[in-house]
Amino acid sequence: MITAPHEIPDSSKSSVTAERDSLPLVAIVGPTASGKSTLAVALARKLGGEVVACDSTQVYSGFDIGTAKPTLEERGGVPHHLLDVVEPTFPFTAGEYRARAVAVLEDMRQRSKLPILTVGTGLYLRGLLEGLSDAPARSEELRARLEAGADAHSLQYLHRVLRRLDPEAALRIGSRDRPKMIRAIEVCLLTGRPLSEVHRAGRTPLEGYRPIKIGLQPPRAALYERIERRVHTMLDRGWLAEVTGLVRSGIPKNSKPFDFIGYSELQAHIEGTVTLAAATKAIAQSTRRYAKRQVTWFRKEPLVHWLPGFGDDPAVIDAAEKLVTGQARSSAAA
RNA sequence: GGACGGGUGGGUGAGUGGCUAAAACCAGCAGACUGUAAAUCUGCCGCUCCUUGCGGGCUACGGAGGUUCGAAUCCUCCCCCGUCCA
Repeated sequence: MITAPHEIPDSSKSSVTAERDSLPLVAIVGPTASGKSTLAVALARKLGGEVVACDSTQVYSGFDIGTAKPTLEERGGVPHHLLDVVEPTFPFTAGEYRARAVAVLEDMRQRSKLPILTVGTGLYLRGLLEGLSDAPARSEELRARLEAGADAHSLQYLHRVLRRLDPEAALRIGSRDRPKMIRAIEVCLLTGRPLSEVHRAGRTPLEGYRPIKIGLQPPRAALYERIERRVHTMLDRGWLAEVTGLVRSGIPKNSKPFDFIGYSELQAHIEGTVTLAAATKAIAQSTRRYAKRQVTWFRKEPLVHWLPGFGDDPAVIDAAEKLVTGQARSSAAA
């Protein structure tokens, strides 16, 4: 029951591609703990929508409390997609996300539901909306060799290799940025072309949707306070027991989700290397830094309607609803 | 009352006469980032001025004096803090 795709008076006039069949797609962006889930559920209930998580950590099953997955209660009866879709050992990526999200969106289109994305991972949203270059997926074998090479030599070695394969990318990527160098080399070797060239070839944006991006922008100090409080709430909800259970369940220690914020700190505490108080402090700390990076990323996201507050603020919910239904003042920031 | 140890920039903490606005780390701020992105990397981080330069001025290492061409660094007194002895 999607409301007719009214003309949203935003400044995205540039999207001349406002085809007749383009449907609204709401994307709520904002730092962790800014209340994206609450806002998403509120909008979904008012507008006949369903929530689609756009978060690199919430796709993992079993890792619930620390990834701030909304509880059943918090979901308020609204269907949520792309939560718990893979096992902890699965190497999830931006490309993987795009494929799955496209499928979910298609399904919702069939059922005439308004998709509402809760975006914690900016890269995933960009990958979905703007597309990813036509580059090959990661190759574990190749990476293993590159990693070994880097370990045997040095980061400088990786950078030299990259400079030979793709001087342009070598200029752009810091000589100490191991993951990015590895990916660049990987693409060069797998495609036989420089990564820069692959990127220049363009990407395929998502067609048939008219994104309405809503940004939550609570004051920094208030956000940091919430983060602090939320860490304690998560612990009260049994986060430590969750981690203990995950460790005991035999999931390999090197599985990706064990490196997520909080999970590594709590593991350290379980192993006895740090006190719970110290771990708690460290978790709040890295969450703050994470929030900061998200803010930096989202700041340059184009065409976001920024709302100055938390997603559980009635005034914010109201403003967001108006934005989606098209009765809002045009306050889009480019 | 006595004996030591110590007081350094938002925090921890190096520095024992010039190369020191003062290491390093943390916090903070800003930025980059197309397949690990809750990752990874980069810059700034006393105040101020401009011609934005490895530029100028000012302030700064508990306080006040002093020695010295020059002091966070040496001396004197004072104030705090910690440990120990009475």
